[in-house]
Amino acid sequence: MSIELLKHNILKNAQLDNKELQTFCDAFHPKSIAKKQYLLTQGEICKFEGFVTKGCFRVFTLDEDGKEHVLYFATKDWWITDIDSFTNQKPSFLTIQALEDSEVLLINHADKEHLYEQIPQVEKLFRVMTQKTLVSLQRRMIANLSQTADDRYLNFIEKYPEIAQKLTNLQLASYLGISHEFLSKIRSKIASK
Amino acid sequence: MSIELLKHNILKNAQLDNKELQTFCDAFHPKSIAKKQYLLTQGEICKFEGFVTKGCFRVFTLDEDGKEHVLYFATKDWWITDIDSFTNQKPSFLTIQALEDSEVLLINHADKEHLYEQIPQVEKLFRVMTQKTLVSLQRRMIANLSQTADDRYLNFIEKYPEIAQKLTNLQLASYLGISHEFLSKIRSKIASK
DNA sequence: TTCATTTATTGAACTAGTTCAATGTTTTGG
DNA sequence: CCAAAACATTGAACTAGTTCAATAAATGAA
Repeated sequence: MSIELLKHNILKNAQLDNKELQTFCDAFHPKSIAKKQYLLTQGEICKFEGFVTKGCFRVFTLDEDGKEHVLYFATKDWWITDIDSFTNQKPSFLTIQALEDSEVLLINHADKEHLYEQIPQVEKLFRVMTQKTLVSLQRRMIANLSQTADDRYLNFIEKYPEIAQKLTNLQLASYLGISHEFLSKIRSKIASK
Repeated sequence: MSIELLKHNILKNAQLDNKELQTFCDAFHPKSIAKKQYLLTQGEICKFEGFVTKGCFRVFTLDEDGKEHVLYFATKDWWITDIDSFTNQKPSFLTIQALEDSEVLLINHADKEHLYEQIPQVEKLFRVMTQKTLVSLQRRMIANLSQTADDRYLNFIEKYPEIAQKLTNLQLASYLGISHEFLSKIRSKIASK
């Protein structure tokens, strides 16, 4: 069941006892989002932090030219939010859309603040989670500075094969930072080897 | 004095009372690093988290081709470490070098863990700091996906004018993800307008 | 099942950025 | 203060990636 997935995820990063774990999980509410629907749209204040239990999301932003740039994809067992918008309750920079029929567990701002006070370990939990996210983004940043589009594509499909197969060329290209036509050319070049 | 700078920096992100603030600051030790010297080299286990009180550092990594890629520059009032190496006490991916004669306040791993236990607010402090770092890296990631090198250069010198003037073309180019020759061409193009 | 819409592929012309090499300029250490 | 080294500039030839347009293939709603 989906709460079990959340419990398991939490225990990777902090030690909560059974009672704390229960209190933590009780603060979350399930929500279903149909394919193509939005969980958050740019400019709106982000009212949740979410844990994906089914499906897949893309987290992206629109630039001044109306082009979409994907920050990350989130599938089962990933967290999604616009941290800046959520923690500071200010308009979001990011949009979050379901790529297929999906389910999430959501916590709101007041309840999360309450958890921080109630269970000291929760502070640590989110510190550690945020650190891990930062480390992987640092790695991705450097990969983007140092690698060619071919390499980044190959790394992505190797690292996230199950996500890769859910994505259109357009979506993946906008994560890799290239045009979808060029991604198509990379694919046919690789296929012909 | 440099401890005052640290206190001021901390109070931006958490509420510690005077006694806690003193305990916190007492865990740090000053260190001077001469220009071009290393505070951390790739492969080594990072034994510190540092707060810059004077000078400037570059935090970079070497790729397989021996090319350097700058993750960030840190000047007065910035924090430096390889989080992954420091928190998990494993070999570092990053190298940290002084760009000029510099001074830092350092805390070691055991003392930081001790602070987390002694002062609950410290957990929050580092959670908030890490979140802010993550948000700005997310923005930079998207800027790198969506903007041209000219734009990124102009944004950098606008956002960090005092850092920009300390850097060589090589150093700045490796942060922007372009060759130093191309940066030189961007500069002369802009100057001629 | 069909028609409309979205997505993928491919080629041709283009542009942003690289690489290499030559030359000039600045910085540094002894 | 000088020599050596590091850094910056510029041009020419190149390559990675874009843009536009045409066509094909897949998907979705009625």
